[in-house]
Amino acid sequence: MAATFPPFPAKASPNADETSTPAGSASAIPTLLRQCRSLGHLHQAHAHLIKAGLFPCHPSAVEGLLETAALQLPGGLGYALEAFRRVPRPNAAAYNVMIRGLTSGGSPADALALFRGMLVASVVPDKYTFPCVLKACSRLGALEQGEQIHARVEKTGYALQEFVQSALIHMYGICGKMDIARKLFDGIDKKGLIAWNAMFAGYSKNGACGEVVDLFHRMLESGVPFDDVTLISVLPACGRVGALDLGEWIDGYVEANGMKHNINLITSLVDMYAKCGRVGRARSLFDGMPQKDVVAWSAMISGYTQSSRCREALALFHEMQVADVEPNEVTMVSVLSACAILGALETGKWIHSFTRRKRLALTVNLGTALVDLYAKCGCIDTAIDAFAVMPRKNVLTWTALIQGLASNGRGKEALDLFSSMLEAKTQPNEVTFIALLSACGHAGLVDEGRRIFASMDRDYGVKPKIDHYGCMADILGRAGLLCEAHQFIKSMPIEPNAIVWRALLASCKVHKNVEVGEESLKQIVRLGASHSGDYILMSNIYASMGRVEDALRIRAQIRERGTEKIPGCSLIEVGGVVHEFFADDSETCSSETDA
DNA sequence: TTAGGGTTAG
Repeated sequence: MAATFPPFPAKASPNADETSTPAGSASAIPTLLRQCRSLGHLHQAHAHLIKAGLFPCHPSAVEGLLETAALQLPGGLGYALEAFRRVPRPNAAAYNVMIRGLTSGGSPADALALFRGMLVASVVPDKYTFPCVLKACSRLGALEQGEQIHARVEKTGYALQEFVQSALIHMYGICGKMDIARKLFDGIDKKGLIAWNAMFAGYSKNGACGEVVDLFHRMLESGVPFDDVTLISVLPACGRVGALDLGEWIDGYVEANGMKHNINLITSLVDMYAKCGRVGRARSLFDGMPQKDVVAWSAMISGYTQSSRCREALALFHEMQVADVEPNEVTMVSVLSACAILGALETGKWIHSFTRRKRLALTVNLGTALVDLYAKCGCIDTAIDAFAVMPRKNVLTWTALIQGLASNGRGKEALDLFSSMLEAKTQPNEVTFIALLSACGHAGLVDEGRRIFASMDRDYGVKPKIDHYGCMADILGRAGLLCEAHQFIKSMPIEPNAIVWRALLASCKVHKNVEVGEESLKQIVRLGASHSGDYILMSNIYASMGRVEDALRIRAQIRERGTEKIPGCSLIEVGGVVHEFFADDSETCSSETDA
């Protein structure tokens, strides 16, 4: 265990300091309502309250009825709204119940409308109102309305109330304003669990995983007790930044404190271990789960896909169906990605029709996974069709198709698609430019390549990284501009890696240039990254120039040094079976992947 | 009566 972590704090026994349910209530109303198990029961109770003269004028009868209908009975929200309309002068508590019901019932916009109605009716919001309406703003991502509510909060005495502060932090974080959330958080003297958890939610939502991990270390230092929800927020961040030591510490804590019954928490551990490359540990935790819901299955399947263990991902999807757990579109995205990596077109097509049969929503992620599947399997026209029917697209969707066109030798169309992407006001990112530059390389579009490379930072604020320099060297080299490519590499502001030099070496083979080829190989060797393929390329360059002795000398060097030979490998699917081939080899492996 | 959470694609 890493020394920087404190020992596990003793966990308070559950409910130790919670007050028990309000005991000995004299009124019969709560008892009556508690017995309601259906809308039919509620209707009877409602009639009883009317007959007894308690509804709609007795506040606790009104609140009780609304709460039971809006929050406790499935499908009772409509009933609650109807009852609410019959209350002549609803008080703040009645509004609060309805605002909560609407927010949790999937109508946060209506919750905000009701809040405005509350203000129009001159009902004064109380300390319970603000967390409820702020939650509605979070759900909607409604920053502007959240800010207005914040201003109103400041005018009341509730700005220092813990739940209100935390709800504000959460709202700003979810709406992408982590700087404001952080300022509010830092301004709290005694930060409670809720405020910390709101911060974790905000950083997670904004993809700031490093911040989540740092903040959790600060929380441990501060001695504030955390809970299962804290850990559920922190674990995915550990996975994404590879903080395996912290993840293992949390695993130990969960074990030591008897928290294994929480399947959401175990799912987070499964995800963390899989993302940190510990797929075996992830699988044993997954296998030990007493119940597995769709999220748990999806986490394990994506764990396999992300670790390039695609056959196991498909096998697990099959097990999931046997276990009769309905997959959702998130599951299908991982399964499709596994098919794309394997080149398992038939299986992928089956998954595609499966998603239609199940009427799964064609979300951006699902649509992108389909585009990528067809493009990677060489069915570029089907990929274009899948792209065309998507109701919404994002930068990843466009990039997947640009990449697909590029690798299927349709570079010009890839560039045209980039123009359409800009017209659609979608900002390209790093990966988009890799796709574009590789399109130029494959299609021999040197000037376009130069133009795109120059525009990256200047027009789109995307700083070229080593991969982009590699693509550019490749474009120049493939076009036979070997000296320019060499100069380009030498003038790079970042140290060229072996991949960059190898691109140049390969071009020297095509265009028969010994001098630049020798220099490239020298650099690869200097970087300690050479393998037999590099020497073979060099040997072939000599041979193509008639320098047989040099060619043989290099071959001898390969044998002497025993330079590792990494066989090329490719996959092909025939009749739902994926066959794996290695270069210069007969087929070595095949397996069923049909789900 | 009030808060917070787990799986997804290039």
